[in-house]
Amino acid sequence: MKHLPHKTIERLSQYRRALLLCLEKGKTHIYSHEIAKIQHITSVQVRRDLMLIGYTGTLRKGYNVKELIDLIGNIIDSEEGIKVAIIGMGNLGRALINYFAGKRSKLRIVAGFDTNPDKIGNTMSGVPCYSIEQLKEVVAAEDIKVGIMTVPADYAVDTADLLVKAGIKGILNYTPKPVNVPEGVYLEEYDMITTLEKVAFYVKLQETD
Amino acid sequence: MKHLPHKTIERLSQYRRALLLCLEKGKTHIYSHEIAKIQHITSVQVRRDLMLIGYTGTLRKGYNVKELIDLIGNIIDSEEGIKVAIIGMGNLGRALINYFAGKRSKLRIVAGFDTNPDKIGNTMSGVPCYSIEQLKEVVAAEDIKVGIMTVPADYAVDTADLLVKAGIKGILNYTPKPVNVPEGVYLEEYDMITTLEKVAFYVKLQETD
DNA sequence: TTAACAATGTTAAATTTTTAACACTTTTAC
DNA sequence: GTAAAAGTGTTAAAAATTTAACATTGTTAA
Ligand SMILES: NC(=O)c1ccc[n+]([C@@H]2O[C@H](COP(=O)([O-])OP(=O)(O)OC[C@H]3O[C@@H](n4cnc5c(N)ncnc54)[C@H](O)[C@@H]3O)[C@@H](O)[C@H]2O)c1
Ligand SMILES: NC(=O)c1ccc[n+]([C@@H]2O[C@H](COP(=O)([O-])OP(=O)(O)OC[C@H]3O[C@@H](n4cnc5c(N)ncnc54)[C@H](O)[C@@H]3O)[C@@H](O)[C@H]2O)c1
Repeated sequence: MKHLPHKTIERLSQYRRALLLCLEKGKTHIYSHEIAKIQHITSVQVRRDLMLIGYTGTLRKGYNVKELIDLIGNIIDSEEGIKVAIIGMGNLGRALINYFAGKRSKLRIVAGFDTNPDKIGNTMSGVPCYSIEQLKEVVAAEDIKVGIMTVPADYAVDTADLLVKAGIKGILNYTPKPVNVPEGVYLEEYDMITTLEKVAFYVKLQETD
Repeated sequence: MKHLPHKTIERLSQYRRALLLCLEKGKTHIYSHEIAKIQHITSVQVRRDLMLIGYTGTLRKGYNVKELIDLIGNIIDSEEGIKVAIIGMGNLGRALINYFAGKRSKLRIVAGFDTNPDKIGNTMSGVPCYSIEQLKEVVAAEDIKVGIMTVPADYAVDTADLLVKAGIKGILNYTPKPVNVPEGVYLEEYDMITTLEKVAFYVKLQETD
């Protein structure tokens, strides 16, 4: 398999999530148009993505849910799993940890970091909270590859630097402050305000025409 | 101005956020390559976006920060502002409300809704929490246009239906369960897991080549 | 049995988005 | 005073992404 488009990677992750729900409901097969409906895209898009990963369904019966879940896993997961840390155990950090707790996945949040002495030493939904001072040490010891940043915006840049120095390979930045990382570290940033402003814009647009 | 590309809308929102920070620092002018650096894109991209909205900077001095902020506001904001509600005042809902509190913006979170009697009647960072039973009534009374869904996943579909029935025009769904809305309601969905799995995928990819 | 149907898989076209190329204009340096 | 440098603005090209078109093939039903 060659390079999968970025967008396809995102959709594969989403397909899998939808498929897992279907599996729970006891569904064994699914059509491309059913997946499409769930994801608000077209069935052609789905078939094209599956073509790219070389999966072929059964004519007239659709795709085997279990097989497809496994195949997507082979593609996007790392075999050994990837360990994740959360930096900043506040409201958002807590929301993310809760959300993950209980999910069986190749991605595991294994550590949290904070500067607040009241939080350091506790665990939250099974995730231990360390001092930010211990970052490098714990990242190395646990072989943590990915860091999720949920610190106050003013600490975003410094925190990113710390993560890079600690040897983290991927950063997901939820603060509204863009940060910089060197070559070799994959960075993804998300700010809710952008999304909300986009929704508001299209609501306005819809009203004025 | 004709149709602005979706991606441009997103970037304009991001530019503005970056520009507001620059303004705070007392910067009056900014070059396209400076904006580009912050947003991890190219300066051509920035200039092209600004061309699309018809803004022209000063040769050799770059763009006037204040003017540009205002212009972006004229394009993406609604004049009267847009009111927003949060459905589900849990960890994530609280994080979002805190995040918004204090931000002066055309987008205002004016109401929260929950089913938990302990929460109903309280306020959180100045946002009153109503019973979900009152949704339709409050949405109508306040003229709320956008709803942010942060309820447990199992209630996502029902909540979306309630929002639509209440007359909401835009929904931002933060639960991991995709929902459906009729024509005329703008829907945006975001799931952290997709983003995290994407980061993990590219980390893995980088390691294997 | 055979025609109509309903699904997949794939190639080609269309659209959207990004990047490159370059003309133009101040400012700076000598 | 002139050449070089460093910006912007715009058109054209390239790349990425989505959509359309359609060939193919089991399945169903008359
Ligand atoms: N992307 C989004 O959609 C979104 C939504 C809400 C909030 N946010 C952002 O996420 C961040 C966290 O928001 P929150 O509501 O959880 O804030 P919070 O104040 O509840 O939590 C921040 C936590 O970080 C800790 N902290 C402070 N400095 C630190 C440091 N240097 N290193 C490690 N930990 C440190 C604090 O002790 C606290 O526990 C903020 O930047 C906020 O703007 C983003
Ligand atoms: N998109 C993301 O990145 C992300 C991250 C974390 C959590 N989540 C999702 O966000 C949602 C909320 O997460 P959380 O950690 O805040 O959960 P939570 O349990 O802390 O909060 C849920 C809140 O919704 C309320 N509620 C329950 N049923 C309701 C109903 N029918 N109507 C209105 N309110 C109702 C509960 O009383 C509670 O206050 C979950 O679906 C979770 O999976 C998404």
